[in-house]
Amino acid sequence: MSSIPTAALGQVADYFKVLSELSRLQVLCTLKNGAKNVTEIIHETGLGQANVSKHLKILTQAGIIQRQPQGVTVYYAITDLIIFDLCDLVCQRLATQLENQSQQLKNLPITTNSSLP
Amino acid sequence: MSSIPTAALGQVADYFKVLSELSRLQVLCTLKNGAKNVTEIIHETGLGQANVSKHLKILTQAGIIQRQPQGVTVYYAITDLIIFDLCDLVCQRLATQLENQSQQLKNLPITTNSSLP
DNA sequence: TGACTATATCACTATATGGCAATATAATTA
DNA sequence: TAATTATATTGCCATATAGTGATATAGTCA
Repeated sequence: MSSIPTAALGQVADYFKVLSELSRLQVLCTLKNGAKNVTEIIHETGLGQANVSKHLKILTQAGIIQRQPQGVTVYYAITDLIIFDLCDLVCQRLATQLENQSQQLKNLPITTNSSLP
Repeated sequence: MSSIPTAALGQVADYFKVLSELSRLQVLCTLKNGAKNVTEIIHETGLGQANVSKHLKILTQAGIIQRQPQGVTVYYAITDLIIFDLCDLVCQRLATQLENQSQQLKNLPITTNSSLP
């Protein structure tokens, strides 16, 4: 992020865009503990078949997962392990944010409303 | 990312969505070396005024930047330093991806097209 | 070959949103 | 107060895309 040219920044934005959909994150969570075929992913996520297929294509094109055909079925596996680091960072971030908010709630001077006229 | 409930996953997706726009990343880059007011951000990014104002609001609501009014002008500063870690991870990721691609190009058996009939 | 299953693609709708022009609001100065 | 500057907001349009149903494609087995 230190003086990145605009073109490269665009690629970073595109990468984040792939990860910015709940359905795709659900698919990735499904694959966290190993490769799964499309039918399994459909059942575990509860998403529609066409929908899952579309998301798998997007994730594959982004290089985040890998397509592994085995006969009639097609397995997908995560190839890009940094997504776990990314998600962990964001989760950690959201957690501290929630903590701060609850702290602020605790510090609200409700009993001593000295700011009122 | 280890067995995150769907609701929390949605927040992660939302966070990535904020970072998935080139214009917003440009704004963040502008703020990397310290707080700037809106006019400065407009000039440095080349974006429209209403547009920048809208993006600043989104980034503020996401808790990534902070609003600091000073008289007529309003300064914005980055409060959420993890975005640099996130972007660095993605950049690093994209770099290795490019490297792999160029390696694959080098290894293409162009002269010995043995797969042709 | 024909039936069946698994996956991919197409066509379509509904929704979200980036960008822009115009307007509103607020602080400053004359 | 009027004029000016800085920022925010609103309304609108164009575009992108998630989701869905229908269809296409491909592998498998009888």
